[in-house]
Amino acid sequence: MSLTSDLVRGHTESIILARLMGKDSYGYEINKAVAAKTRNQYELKEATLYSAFRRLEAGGYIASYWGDAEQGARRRYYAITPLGRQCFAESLADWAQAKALIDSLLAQEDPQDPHLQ
Amino acid sequence: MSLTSDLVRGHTESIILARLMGKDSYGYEINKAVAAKTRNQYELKEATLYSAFRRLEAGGYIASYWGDAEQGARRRYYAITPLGRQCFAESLADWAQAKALIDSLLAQEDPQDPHLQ
DNA sequence: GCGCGATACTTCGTCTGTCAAGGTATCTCA
DNA sequence: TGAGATACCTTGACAGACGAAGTATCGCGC
Repeated sequence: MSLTSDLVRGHTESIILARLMGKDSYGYEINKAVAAKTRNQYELKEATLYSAFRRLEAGGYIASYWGDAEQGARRRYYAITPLGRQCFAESLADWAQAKALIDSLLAQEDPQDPHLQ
Repeated sequence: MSLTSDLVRGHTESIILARLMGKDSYGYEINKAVAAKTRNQYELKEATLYSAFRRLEAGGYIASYWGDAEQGARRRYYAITPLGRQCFAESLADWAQAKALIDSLLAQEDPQDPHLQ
């Protein structure tokens, strides 16, 4: 919806891992949760979501299993692995660092002495 | 150098515009300024920089002219245009929004009532 | 009983930004 | 003479995002 898609690029995997920290979930639900959490300011596109799932599973960060839905559309649930939890923690740290970097790079303070040390 | 490159992806143009808000500059200088400002935690790659310049100029956000260096390597200076200033202002707003979105999406607060309003 | 919308997953092909690698040219200093 | 800094540019490949299209089931209204 918003123009923000470009800026959220690269965070897809972390966002998914964040959703899986609390409980196992599945694509459609994560998709809706993200939209709801951002009040429809942002939404994952399906193709983006599912390709991220594939990457995360290939890397051992999440594991999948079919829900036992004998009625309704079948759901593929994902669970975060210990490796995934570790990766998520690192992602949070990376994000904090990136945030600070970008903030400082977008600041247009005067060119004089930045007197950093 | 750092792992942050993925996360800064998409901000290249804004970073360049920020550098040009204060004064005209040229590729090599912007590159060094970015590295210095982040204490070498992040640096623009040359190819990335110059392709961003091309895009920004094509879009009318910056204008270029050759420095009058009769000695030394010639420099192509870039100046931000009014359109570029406007675009930069919007970028700052977008970044603030994206930052808030990502922060909220990476938070793994309990699933109960988010009691947003 | 039929169509429609919601749920739910998947694949294909394209686009865009990044970047490794390589190239050109000038100046300074040893 | 040549190494290193300054300064710019191009090519080709890659990875992530995503539009579009397809499959399948369920519940509801008519």
